Amino acid sequence: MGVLRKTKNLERVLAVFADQGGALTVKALMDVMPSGVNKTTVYRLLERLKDDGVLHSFTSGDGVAHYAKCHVCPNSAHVHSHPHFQCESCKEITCLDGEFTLPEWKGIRITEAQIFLKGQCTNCLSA
Amino acid sequence: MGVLRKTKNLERVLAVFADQGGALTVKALMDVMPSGVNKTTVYRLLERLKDDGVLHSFTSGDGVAHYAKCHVCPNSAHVHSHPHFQCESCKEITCLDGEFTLPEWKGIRITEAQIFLKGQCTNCLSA
DNA sequence: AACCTTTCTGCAACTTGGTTGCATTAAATT
DNA sequence: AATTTAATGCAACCAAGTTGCAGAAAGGTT
Repeated sequence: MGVLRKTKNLERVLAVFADQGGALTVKALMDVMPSGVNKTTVYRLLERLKDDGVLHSFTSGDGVAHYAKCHVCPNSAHVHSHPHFQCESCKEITCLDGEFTLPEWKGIRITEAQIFLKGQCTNCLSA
Repeated sequence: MGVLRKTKNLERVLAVFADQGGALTVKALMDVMPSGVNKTTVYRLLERLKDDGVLHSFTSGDGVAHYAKCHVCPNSAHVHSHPHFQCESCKEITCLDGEFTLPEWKGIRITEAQIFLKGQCTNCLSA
């Protein structure tokens, strides 16, 4: 796979994620994109960028996929088990860095963790 | 709300969860139920049982809802932020008990945690 | 530039998980 | 048995996401 051709749509998607720290749903992304762009195309672009390591994806509590540029992981070695955090006031979703040591459970071996946290972000707490 | 009438379907659902430790999707539940039971009915029964504190629900990594009888929490005070664990071999999903202390992040306040873990369960590890 | 190849795009149709409105059926109460 | 109210089934719907295919656009080659 990999990003092969620099198309208009690809550049637009990259531009959106460039000046956007948080995570976006496909719907949110489409609202920002020029009207007329097909949703299938957007889904495929995101998939492509994910394969390429530019974006990563995760699902929020209700199961909707979110995409974000990962500022936490080095470009080469993505560790996408980092927690994601949604502010319940402003709804913004961000990636949290910081190591996360899971407790041990006897008898089982854990290989992957999907962690989705909710609460209040800095901005909304001080507002 | 609350469970008001002891109907055939309600008893069947309860029976399924009674001798079943793990969590079930609606689809899995319907496969076990006698054919002819409507999916809307099942969804409503599950919702009813959830309101009643008999079951709790959570979504797996891919966003599909799962329902389980909670053996962990006392009947009265459900704390549904406990982790859920899926064995990648046998696919069974269980609730994990045990306290879970999240790290602190500066500036934000965390009020809810959805944690979905994957790995190998006891049975599959020893097999 | 024209040409060719391969990828990208858009459309329409479809799938899956879940919800809603409404008329009918069946508990529970008297 | 009659009444009341909740539960059920149906059909239609919705949102997120996927698939197959034909046409458009990149990028390389001459």
